Amino acid sequence: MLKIYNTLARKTEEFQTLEPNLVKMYVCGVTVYNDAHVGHAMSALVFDIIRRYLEYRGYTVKHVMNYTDVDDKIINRAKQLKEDPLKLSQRYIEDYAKDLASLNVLPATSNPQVSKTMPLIIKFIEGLIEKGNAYAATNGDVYFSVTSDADYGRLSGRKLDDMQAGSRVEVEEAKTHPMDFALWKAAKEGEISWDSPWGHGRPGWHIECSAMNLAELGEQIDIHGGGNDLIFPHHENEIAQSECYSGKEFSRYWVHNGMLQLGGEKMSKSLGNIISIKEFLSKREADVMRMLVLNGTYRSPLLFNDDTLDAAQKNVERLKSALRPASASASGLNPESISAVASTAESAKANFIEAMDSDFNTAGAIAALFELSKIINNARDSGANDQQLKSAQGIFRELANVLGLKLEEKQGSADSDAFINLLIETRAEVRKQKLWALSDQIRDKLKELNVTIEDSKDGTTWRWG
RNA sequence: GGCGUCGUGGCCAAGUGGUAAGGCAAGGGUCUGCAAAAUCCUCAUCGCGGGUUCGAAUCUCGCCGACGCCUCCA
Repeated sequence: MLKIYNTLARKTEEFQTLEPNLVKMYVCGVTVYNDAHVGHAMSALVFDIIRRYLEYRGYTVKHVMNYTDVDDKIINRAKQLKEDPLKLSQRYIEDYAKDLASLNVLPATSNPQVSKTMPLIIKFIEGLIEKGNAYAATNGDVYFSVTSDADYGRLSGRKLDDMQAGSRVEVEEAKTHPMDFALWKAAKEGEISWDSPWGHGRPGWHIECSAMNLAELGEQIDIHGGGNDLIFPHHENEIAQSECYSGKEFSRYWVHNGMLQLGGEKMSKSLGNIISIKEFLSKREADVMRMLVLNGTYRSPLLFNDDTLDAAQKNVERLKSALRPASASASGLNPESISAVASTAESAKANFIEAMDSDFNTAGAIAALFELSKIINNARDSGANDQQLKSAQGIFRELANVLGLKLEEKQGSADSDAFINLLIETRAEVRKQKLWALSDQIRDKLKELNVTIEDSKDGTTWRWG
C-alpha cells in the first residue's frame, strides 16, 4: 500500500486515486527567462522519480508540467535583450526541455504554456467574478477576494489576521483587503498584453496554474506538486481559485519537495548562489545529481556541496560495479549458491518496494540496491558466470531504472578503443617480462587520459572514467 | 512577530514504542608484482533537561540551535 505525505493534511496518508489506475499529477514548472539551476533540477528529479514509481506500480500517469512564459521577469529580461518576450521564453522552454532530457527526466505528458491558455484564463476569471470571489478594481486590475473564501489559508496554516500584509510590500490601494491577489494585471505602456473584458493586460501568476490544471486534467486532480517555497502564496491561491470556481476539492494530495541548499542557504536567484544545470553537467554525470537526490528525503533540504557530490559520485560508481560481467575464467557457481542469490535478490526487491511505498523513501530504496549489488558482486567473486548473474542483474537494472539511474559506463569512440586495446596488449607483453616500471607507466598515463585499468588473474580489463 | 520543518557516528542519511538501514571517509584482512575494483571485519545509543511507559531516537513539556515560508522563487 503506497503512502504519501500530504502537505494539506500534514500527515502521511494512503494513496487512493480518483479514477482506478490513473494518476493526474500537476507539477509547477519554471518561469522561463534564464538558465535553469540545480535547484530546479532537484524538483524535476523528485517528481520524475515519483512518476516513475507510480508507473512501476501499475498506474497510468498524466504528468503535467507548465511553463510560465508570461511574467514580469520575462518582460524585463526581454527589454534588456531587446528581444520579443514570447520568443525569449520559447527559447528557454526549449533549453529547459534539453536540460531535463540530459538529466534523464522523462518528458511530461504535456507542457502547457500561459500564452496559449489565455481564453480559458479569462473565462476562469469571469467565472470567479460571477460567483463573487473576485472583483475588477478601478486601476484595471482584477483581484481575488480572500475574504470570500472561508477556507483561505488552510494549506499554509495561516489565518488572514496573522498575515502581516503590507509589512514588506506596499499594499495596493485598489484592493479591498490587503491580502487580495491579482488575477489580471492591467498592461503598462508598451508591454505585451492580451485583450480582456477588463482591458488590455495579462494574467497574474496564480491563475495560470488553476486554468492549466482545468484545461489539462479537469476540475479535480490526484497530486499537485512543486517546491515547498510555493506553498504560500502560490498553492494557497491556486486552491482558492480552483475550489471557488468548481465548488469541488481541487487536489487530493499536495506534495512538496525541499529546497536545495548551497552553503547552508537555499539556492535562489535573489541570493545569487546559482549553479546552472549545464554547469553541473559539464563536471559531473547526470546520475550523480540524481543520486544526490535519492540519498536524501525529497521533503527535506538537500545539501549540495563537494562532499555530498563526491559521495554521490562514489555511490554511482559502486552501483555500476554490479552490472559488470562475470570474469572470463568463471567456473560457475553451485546450485545452492545460485538459489541463495536468487532469494536474496527477491528480498532486496521487496525491501525496495516497501521503502518506496513509504512516501517514496528513496534512501531506503537505494540501500536495497546496495544490498543487491553486494549479492551480485559476491557471486561474481565466487565464480558465477554471466548466465548465473543474469537474473539478479536483471532485477538490479529494473529497480535502478525505476529510480531513473542509467548506470552507463562511459563510451569512447571505436577508434580510440582500438588504440587503447593495442596499448593493453602491449602492456600485457611488458608484464610477462615483469617490466613493472614500464607497465605502471602505461597504466598511469592511461589514467591521466581517463582510462582505468584493472588487472586480475585472468587478464586485464579497462574502462573509461 | 506569525506559520512550518528539522537536530541520529568525521560527513551524507534511513528509521514514529521493543534494545540504531545504507553510503562516503578511516583502520585492518583477502585478492594483486604493485595498484585499482570487488569482498570481509572494525567503527554511534540518536542536541540538552524533565515527563509518560515494563520499555523511547521514536510520545509529551521546556530549553538551545538550524533551515524554509510570510516578497519573486523549484
